[in-house]
Amino acid sequence: MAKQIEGVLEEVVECAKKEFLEKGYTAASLRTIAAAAHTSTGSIYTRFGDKEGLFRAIVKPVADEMMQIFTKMQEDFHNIDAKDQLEEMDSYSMDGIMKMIDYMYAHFDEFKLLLDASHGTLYQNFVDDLVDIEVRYTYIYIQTVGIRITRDEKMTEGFIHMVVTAYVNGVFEVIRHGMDIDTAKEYINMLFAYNQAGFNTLLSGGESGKEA
Amino acid sequence: MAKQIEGVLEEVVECAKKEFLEKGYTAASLRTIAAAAHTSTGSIYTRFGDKEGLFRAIVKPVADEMMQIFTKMQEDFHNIDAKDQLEEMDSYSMDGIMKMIDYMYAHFDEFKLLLDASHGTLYQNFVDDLVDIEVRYTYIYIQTVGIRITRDEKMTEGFIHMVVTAYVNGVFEVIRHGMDIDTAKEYINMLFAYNQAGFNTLLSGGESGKEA
Amino acid sequence: MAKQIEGVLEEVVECAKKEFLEKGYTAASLRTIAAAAHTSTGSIYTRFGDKEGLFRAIVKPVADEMMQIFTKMQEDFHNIDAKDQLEEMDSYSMDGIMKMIDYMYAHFDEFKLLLDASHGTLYQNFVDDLVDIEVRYTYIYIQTVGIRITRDEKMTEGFIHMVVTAYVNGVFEVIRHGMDIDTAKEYINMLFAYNQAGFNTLLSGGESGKEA
Amino acid sequence: MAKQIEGVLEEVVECAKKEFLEKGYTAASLRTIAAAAHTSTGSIYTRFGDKEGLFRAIVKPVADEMMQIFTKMQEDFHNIDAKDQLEEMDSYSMDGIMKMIDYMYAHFDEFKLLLDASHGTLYQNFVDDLVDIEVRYTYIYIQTVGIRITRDEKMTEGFIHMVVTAYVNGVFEVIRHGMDIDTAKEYINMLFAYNQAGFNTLLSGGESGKEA
DNA sequence: GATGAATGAGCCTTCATTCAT
DNA sequence: TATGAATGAAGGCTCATTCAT
Repeated sequence: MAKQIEGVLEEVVECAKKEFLEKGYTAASLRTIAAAAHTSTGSIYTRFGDKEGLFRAIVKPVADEMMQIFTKMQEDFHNIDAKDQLEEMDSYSMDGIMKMIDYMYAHFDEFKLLLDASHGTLYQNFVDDLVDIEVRYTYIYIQTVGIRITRDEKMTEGFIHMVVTAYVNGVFEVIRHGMDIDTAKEYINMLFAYNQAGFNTLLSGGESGKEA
Repeated sequence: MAKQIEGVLEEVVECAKKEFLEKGYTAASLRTIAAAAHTSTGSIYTRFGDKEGLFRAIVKPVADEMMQIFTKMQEDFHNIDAKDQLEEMDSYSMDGIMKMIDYMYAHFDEFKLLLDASHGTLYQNFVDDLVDIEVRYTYIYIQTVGIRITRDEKMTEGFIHMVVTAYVNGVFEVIRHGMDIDTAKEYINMLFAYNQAGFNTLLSGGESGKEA
Repeated sequence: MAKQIEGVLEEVVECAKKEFLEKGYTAASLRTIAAAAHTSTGSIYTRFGDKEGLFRAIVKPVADEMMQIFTKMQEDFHNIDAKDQLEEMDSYSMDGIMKMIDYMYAHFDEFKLLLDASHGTLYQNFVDDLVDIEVRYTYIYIQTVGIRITRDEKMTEGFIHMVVTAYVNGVFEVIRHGMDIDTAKEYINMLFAYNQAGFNTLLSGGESGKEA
Repeated sequence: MAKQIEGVLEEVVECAKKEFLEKGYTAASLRTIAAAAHTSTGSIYTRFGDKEGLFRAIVKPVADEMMQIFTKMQEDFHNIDAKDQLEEMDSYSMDGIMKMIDYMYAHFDEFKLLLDASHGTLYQNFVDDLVDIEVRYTYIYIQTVGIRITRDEKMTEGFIHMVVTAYVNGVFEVIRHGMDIDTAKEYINMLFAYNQAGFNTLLSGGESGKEA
């Protein structure tokens, strides 16, 4: 048989997703995947190179595009005039975030893999990498806008890292927890407000929450 | 009386920590651990029963005590008079949290194992379990105090889950990231204020952040 | 199409027979078998599934057919008219038995395995199972024909079990002992007469042997 | 502790019997035995030397005495005047056999071990050895008495071996099958008559059974 | 390109046995 | 003598990967 059999590749990918999600990357077995997809291990090797290649084939397009969407979002926001950033923040950011959520839910399985089944692969730091990008831009944002409002030096990169980690994990929790997309959007909207408030509190000295 | 060779147990535990941290539970090899600790695999089996027993021996005391500390903290807070909870929250909670951080840093490796290397063991849901406890108590807290201040029904259990997940992950990030304890405490203090603000914002209608 | 290497399967089976016969199923080592057959243990697993699978592959066809031959023989005899059974017994039964011996000698090794090396496998009760079948049919035979000649109630199922066990073990002894097939047939013929006499003695009151 | 603790040896022996019977010699585990007997493996080694030593300690006295009783029985019978042997056979032999059954039931477990759990030990041929002795004496008996009655040369050593194997296995079946001693005796009595008849049939030409 | 048997390293685990205490 | 931890060989088995067909 000389040609790639139609649909087998999709079958392999589907079965691989299932196996990786169930057992995690390391514990997953190529033979189980091949058997479930009614192919041979050899075929997986010619198509994907090796075990990691199979995982990558499933996850890379999504990881790459997510990275790109995410980075673009940051850059776009960064390119707004500094003076406008504060005002734009809410609507503009939310817009980007909602698009991202749409994207995540359009690639639900791939995100679950990236979040929970990537240990042992090149993508084991996927979330960390997103966090790092967000941290970098947040830091720039603070340096750009923040000088005017920061009273002290609380906003170190370390703290930002922590907050962003928390935030991002919160966002991804909608995937891990399997919420439906509408609930997810509502919650993330709230989480955004929540973080906004927290953020402002620290920038302004930390009393805003109480007196409201 | 046949005696365990002095120091070997400690050596095994130390090497096991290293191996588990480096490769994760599943991919870690007892042979490698035994070799590194200059013992035999058989010896590990007499001391710890099996692979999971070794992991458990390292992690269980810490996991158990953490659970206990955490639960007690929640209960103590819950037992304060409802009317006092709002005022007490800051100082009281921070006190408990700081004790917890002390405990975590006193058992740094064990926490790293629980956070990042426990997949495939009984402790793979350690963080989730903590989150669930916190969620439960937070929900009770809201029902107790929140009625007076909630304007709408935003605070569903699902959203609390997300926020708490974010918060707890933020806290544990100090361990994952390897910050020193003083920085960790400072940051977590800030994170607490941050969350407080976010929390209040939602309870009060969500405008506090802006006007500060 | 990946092909099994020619002759290796036969080699494995041959070496497995040898190892199982020498050490018994439990003590036999797959590694030893693989090495002797110039293959890998992995190969044995792809071909036979597991250790018991290897044993079964060698022994099952023979055990199954033996069971079938044996059962058919019993049924055929049972279906002869009751009045004819006594007269037919000799020639008819001997016919079946001789066919069975031919079969046994055509599968000498497999029978040795079933007899002496099957402890720990599904076939550890192979002889007992044959005995049980023979007992069942013997009991039916006695109920059918015996009434006319039995003077007392000596022929309990328990005793039949003992006699049949003895008889069957006697028959199989030709295999265990490694006799050549002609001697075996002669002996078993004699054993049949021997048992016939014993049997009749008990049915008729037990004096036949002496006065002959 | 300097002295052998009272009763521990018995405990070990009892637990060893259980383990050997359940799993067979090879698959039995000394550590399981030691644990069940509330001793240490080391203690078993000082008391019994090694695994086989433990098995032997349980089984040897019985095997030896059985061998002796059995041999003596044969010799005693052989020493009767040739002319009397035929007449004495019934009562005399039965006497010996009944004594042997008493002995077997007085050491039930040990016989079960010898019969079913001795593979891999020095005693794996226990039954065969008894058979060989019986065969030897039977052959002598035939040569002494048989000449007068044998019409042809049917009674080869090979055939005797087969018959004796059958007979002995029949006898031991009472142990294997767990019959109570009274039933056992009754059955063995019958089996003896059964064999007697068979034996005579062959010596006299093989027609006795039919005309009864 | 597809196949799947072969490979052999490696896994966790168990064992009889030894020996310092 | 008793102990039981240590030993290290060996066990069955699984795996990602290769390669002849």
